[in-house]
Amino acid sequence: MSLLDASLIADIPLFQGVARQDLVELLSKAKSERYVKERTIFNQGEDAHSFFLLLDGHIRVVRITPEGEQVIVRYISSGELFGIAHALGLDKYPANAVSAVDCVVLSWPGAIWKSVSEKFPAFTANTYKTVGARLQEAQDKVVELATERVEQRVANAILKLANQTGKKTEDGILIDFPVSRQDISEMTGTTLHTVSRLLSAWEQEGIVKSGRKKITVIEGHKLAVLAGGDQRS
Amino acid sequence: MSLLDASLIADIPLFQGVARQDLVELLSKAKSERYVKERTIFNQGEDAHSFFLLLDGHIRVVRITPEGEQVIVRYISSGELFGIAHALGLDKYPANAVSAVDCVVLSWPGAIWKSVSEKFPAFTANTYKTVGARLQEAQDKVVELATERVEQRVANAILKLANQTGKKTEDGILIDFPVSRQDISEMTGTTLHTVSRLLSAWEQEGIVKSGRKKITVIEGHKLAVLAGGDQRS
DNA sequence: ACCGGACTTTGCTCTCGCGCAAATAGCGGC
DNA sequence: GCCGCTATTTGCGCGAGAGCAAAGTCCGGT
Repeated sequence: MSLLDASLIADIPLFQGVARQDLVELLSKAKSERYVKERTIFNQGEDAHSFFLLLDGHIRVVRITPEGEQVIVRYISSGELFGIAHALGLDKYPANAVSAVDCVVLSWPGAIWKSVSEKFPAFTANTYKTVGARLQEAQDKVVELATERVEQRVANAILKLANQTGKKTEDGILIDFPVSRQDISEMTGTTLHTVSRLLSAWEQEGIVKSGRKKITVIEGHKLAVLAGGDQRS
Repeated sequence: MSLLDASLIADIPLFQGVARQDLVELLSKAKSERYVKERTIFNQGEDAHSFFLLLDGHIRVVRITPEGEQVIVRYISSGELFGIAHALGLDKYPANAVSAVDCVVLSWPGAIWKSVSEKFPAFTANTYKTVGARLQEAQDKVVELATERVEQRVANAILKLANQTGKKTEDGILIDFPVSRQDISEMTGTTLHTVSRLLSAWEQEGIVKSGRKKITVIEGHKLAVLAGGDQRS
């Protein structure tokens, strides 16, 4: 892709340890794509035709149950891989990917995963590190869902979003893409009603400030207390 | 390991595609160990000194929360890898591993992971396939915990155990290692009381038969319906 | 500026499943 | 075979949070 400048993206942790010329070659095999917000990049169950690197924006990865309920598995931030079914030995995407905002994405044909992974070991190693980290995260989430109550889970989800993608404003830390109450509920296994009630209560106490698809964390430490060992008697 | 006969374990899916002589070399670097039941193989947070292959028995992988609650992440059956922190880019074990019954285990020093993974690509590929499958599983569990109710989750957990390790008896399919009500509750994010109540009810209906640390599935199809319908048996 | 749809708030009710407690039963060790 | 420990069962009450419903609010489009 002549439009891509390797020096702009060499800093991505994913390319740590990858030689500059390997990086150039890797990028030459990729295609750059733009998605306006709320566009589907791929669907669960679909043939895994490509794997992706998010260059700019935020992407929501969603699983849909047979009953039609949605669960948000994670948000992808820029610099992260997604849709790497091939690296996991899958031939179908296990989830949907949807742009939460306008996005720029690099895509490689899935068919070249094998040759790429053989040719660029540093890249491959970083990829598997990512996979390892995600396995960790997923298991953390299992533990959280199995042991913590809704209030803690919601507090934790908001904290994570704020840490992952927070932007400083004069009010506090703003999650810099649109997140609805429903989204939060789909991240935490609850309902939008409960999330709304919690946010209202927290706003009363000055812990957060929230609006339509917008959440600002004012007192992160108080949220952290709610997320962690909140002992009630 | 002169005691190990490569031909006995060449059939393990993990070694699919690995040349016989590579397999022999791989095994020569491993150490065989025995654990009587309820022995700790490694602990969460401990330095990842080794990675393991279970040759015989069943192993419980458990995470412990800061509050001391336990969550059973998975059971390992014979032929499966575990403790592969190194392959995930971790330097500490993220969970405990405990033998559920008497076990035979192969262990490799963690330090050789890198060289092994470079030298035996087929083995490495299979390992990462395993990791991918586990990521899948973990995310399935997240979805399950987030959307299904306790009865479905418990039914599903028991079905999975029966499929994974079930032994045919005249009564039905017996889970062939000791599982307590508490264990089931720690797999499903509920309490031993609720599990006990469910098993009692199911026993009334002739769906299962259970005793002390013992569960026999009699009518798998009925359990599958309770679990939510999309389960194979 | 207005309209309509999407998002949010909030009240009320109801129930699933947890927490506590006490009784019972089965297994292993001596 | 007996004892003690551990696992299991079961009753009861309660509370977190889901489900339902209706009102309110904000935003984008024409």
